[in-house]
Amino acid sequence: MASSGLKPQRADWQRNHERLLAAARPLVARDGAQVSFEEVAREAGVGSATLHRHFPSRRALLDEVFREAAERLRRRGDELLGGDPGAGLLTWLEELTVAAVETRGLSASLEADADGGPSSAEGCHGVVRTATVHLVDRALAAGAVRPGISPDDLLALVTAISLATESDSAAARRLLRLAFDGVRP
Amino acid sequence: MASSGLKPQRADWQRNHERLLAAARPLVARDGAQVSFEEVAREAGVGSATLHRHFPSRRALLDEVFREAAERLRRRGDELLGGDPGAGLLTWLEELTVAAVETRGLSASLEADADGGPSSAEGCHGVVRTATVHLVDRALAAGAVRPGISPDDLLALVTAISLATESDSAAARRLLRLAFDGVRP
DNA sequence: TACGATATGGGGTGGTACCCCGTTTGTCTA
DNA sequence: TAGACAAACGGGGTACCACCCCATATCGTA
Repeated sequence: MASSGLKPQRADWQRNHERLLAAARPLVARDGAQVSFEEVAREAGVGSATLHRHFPSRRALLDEVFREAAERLRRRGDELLGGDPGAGLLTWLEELTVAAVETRGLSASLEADADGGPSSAEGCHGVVRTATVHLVDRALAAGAVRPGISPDDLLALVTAISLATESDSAAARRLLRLAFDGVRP
Repeated sequence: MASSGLKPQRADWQRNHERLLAAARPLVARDGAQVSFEEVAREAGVGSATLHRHFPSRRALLDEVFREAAERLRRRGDELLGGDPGAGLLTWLEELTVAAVETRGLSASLEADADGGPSSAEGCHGVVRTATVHLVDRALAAGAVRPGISPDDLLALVTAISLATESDSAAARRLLRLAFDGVRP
């Protein structure tokens, strides 16, 4: 769905879609992933059924709300592909963590879909996963990280940390570094 | 509160308290930390106001539901204080993670109180934290872990992992080992 | 302009948390 | 043992929430 463009939606559909997103953005910023659908619809001046029709799941709404943030992260990932492989990966994971912690609700959007299926390449998770895969591959090739390190595990670790430390970016950074450097001397 | 015994509660209070816990246990096992208070009260054959009076917060209910599990973990921690410091700490963190992942809702109870205050030594977090502190201290003294490692950070990492991987203990184990061994070669 | 597909939204259903306050019950004392 | 009083109870109220049905309105086009 979304903007994949096969079905050119009616003008009022697009108008409402944008109204809904515009209403959702500040509310998500305030309430995070638990934002009330009813309130978003109310704020947008739209029936709640319409909101549910446009965004059949909470995930779908969050994915669109954070589309720009995900796009920005993806570009940053591209940039980091130019420098040192090891440092680049660390920087990437750290910036990802900080972004997730500082942007209420983003962490939830970065989580892998619970129902196993390969998450859409459009959603935040898909976009960020792709960038992570590239950076990890390069770091592996350069021998900058232990062999066997999996991009999905790293991503899972980052989302775990940012979900658990939402709004405390110092703690998130500390935990990430702890995980990166390991526990043994 | 609870069993600290300063206020000998009335007989019907104790009866209802046990009924509530008995009703809560299977429901928490089924629904985890999001268990419905209304359903617990209904199942216990008690008014919902009574449930709220006995357990003023979700946290308070979960803490009592998992009291025995926390106690078991604490004893296991004591055992591990007898063996190798480094291996003991690793074993402890791993068993803690697995227990949290396999026991729906336990992860939530292990989280540090959001509102900063020192969490009660009675609750799951307090009990488990104490055991963790001892094991980390010993491992630090033996030089089995990097200096600077903090028990609270380790515990936060474990709860982050188990919250994010609830019900997938293989993934949880993998993430924990990843964090333990670090990312660099 | 008329028509059919597309989209809307009021309002219903059934669920939740949390709390007020009139009523019951347990306990302790006389 | 009876009575008094604090302690505990619980029905029902308020205020939310997600999600969906279906009669109505709007859009794009033939």
